Amino acid sequence: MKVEKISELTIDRLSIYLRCLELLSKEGVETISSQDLATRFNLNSAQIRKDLTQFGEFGVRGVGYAVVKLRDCLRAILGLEVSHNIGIIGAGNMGIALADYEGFTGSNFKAVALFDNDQEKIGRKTKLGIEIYDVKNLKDIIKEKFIDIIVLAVPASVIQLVLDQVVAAGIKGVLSFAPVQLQVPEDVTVKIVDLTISFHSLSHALINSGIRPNNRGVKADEEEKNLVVICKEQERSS
Amino acid sequence: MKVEKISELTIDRLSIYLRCLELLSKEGVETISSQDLATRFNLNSAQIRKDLTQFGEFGVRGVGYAVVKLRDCLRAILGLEVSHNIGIIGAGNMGIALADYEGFTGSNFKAVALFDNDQEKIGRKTKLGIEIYDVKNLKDIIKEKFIDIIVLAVPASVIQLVLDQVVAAGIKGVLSFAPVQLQVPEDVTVKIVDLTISFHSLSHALINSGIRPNNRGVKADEEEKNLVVICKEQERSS
DNA sequence: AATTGTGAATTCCTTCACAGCC
DNA sequence: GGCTGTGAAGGAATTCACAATT
Repeated sequence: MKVEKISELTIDRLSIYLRCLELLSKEGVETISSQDLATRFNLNSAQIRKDLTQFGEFGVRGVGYAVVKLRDCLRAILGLEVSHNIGIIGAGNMGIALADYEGFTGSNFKAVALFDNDQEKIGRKTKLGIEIYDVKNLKDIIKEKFIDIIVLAVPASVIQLVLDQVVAAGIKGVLSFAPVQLQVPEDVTVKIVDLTISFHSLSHALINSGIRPNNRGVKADEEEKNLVVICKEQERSS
Repeated sequence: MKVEKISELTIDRLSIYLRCLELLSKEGVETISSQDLATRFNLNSAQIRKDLTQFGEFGVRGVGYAVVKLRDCLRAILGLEVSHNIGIIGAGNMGIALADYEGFTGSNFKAVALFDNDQEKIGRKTKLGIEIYDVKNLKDIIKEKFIDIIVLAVPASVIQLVLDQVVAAGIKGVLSFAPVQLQVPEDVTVKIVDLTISFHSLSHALINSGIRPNNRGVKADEEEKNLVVICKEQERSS
């Protein structure tokens, strides 16, 4: 068996395919072709097939894919046959919102604990009843509650420090909301959700489509050119 | 002047470069080489130079880049010379957390309004004083408060409906937290922050590093193989 | 007839390596 | 000497197009 390295992009798409298959199976659809799946997103049918065949041959030529079977296979590939308990560090607005995040319901991800170092907050519970623990007890609570994923919702200034403790506690999967490069051992996976990049990217798109905030209406074609000119001028004047 | 299409990946990296330059300029560093920048993240110095030269020639051969100048150019390219007012639709946990998100402070993004259709919530304010408006008044408030970016923090079931109203109100930049494919006209940019994909991806990584939740310790090398076998067996048995 | 699985072609992105410049 | 800007090489991801299969 080939054990080709599987790309992150493929994994992300599997998640998207799975979402659609969950829907289809609820609708009672029994079989779907890669072409049908492809048109539901803006994807290429060959890409779907390529992605899937990296894990086995799930389809039937001339027929398509059995929805329920493929769904179960994707669940297995994505490690969703076991449930995951999530601990969230940082009981600020973001941490608490995530703890009670409705996106978890119906999935096998479950927020089970919040952590903070603010004595005011420790001992309190969220609306959905998730307790805030002292981050000093991180390691113990992780074991006690079988936490395998930690979400970091703490200020950027302390995040590496916190992460080191998380790693020391044996956690191998981390999701961070701070826009900061993080250092971890090779066997720990860190995903960063960087809202700053998303907003900057939106801002760039706005500028380039010629829409100024307040709708002052700058012409689109001229825009990128103008920017370069601004920069080139600055370059010369320095 | 060439008007080559600039890739999304490049734009995202510009945001990262900018973040570092903001830091460097605060530290009083006046000049930096692409090599120095590259080692600060795990990037290739040629990539940084390639990214930058798509917008002009900002560097000085033999010297490097002037930190403050490059910072200002990146700000201009990313459309950060004007400030952006953000409206958030959905005054649930997530929406409110975002409204008071500390990541905005010091940036020129500012949450200025929340929207909801729950009469209970309308008229209330967040801790930081951002008011919740009736989504019926969306268009008016957008104009009144010069909102140019809308964040969607509403349930997936109604998101396309809400988005249609947002587009009708003339908004060209949208950030969505719902894991759902969205339809918009060509001139509207939608960014999706898909936490489900992030968690699935983490889950996959955990499975593949041989770490089971609860640390039951499955051997790593065997894992992907096992999954395929599971799937192939299901395939045969169907 | 229809649809998968896949080598080949293509496109896109990254990295190398060096000419050009300060 | 040191560093940028860039053509060329290399690598990765996507798409095409068709043989294989039911």
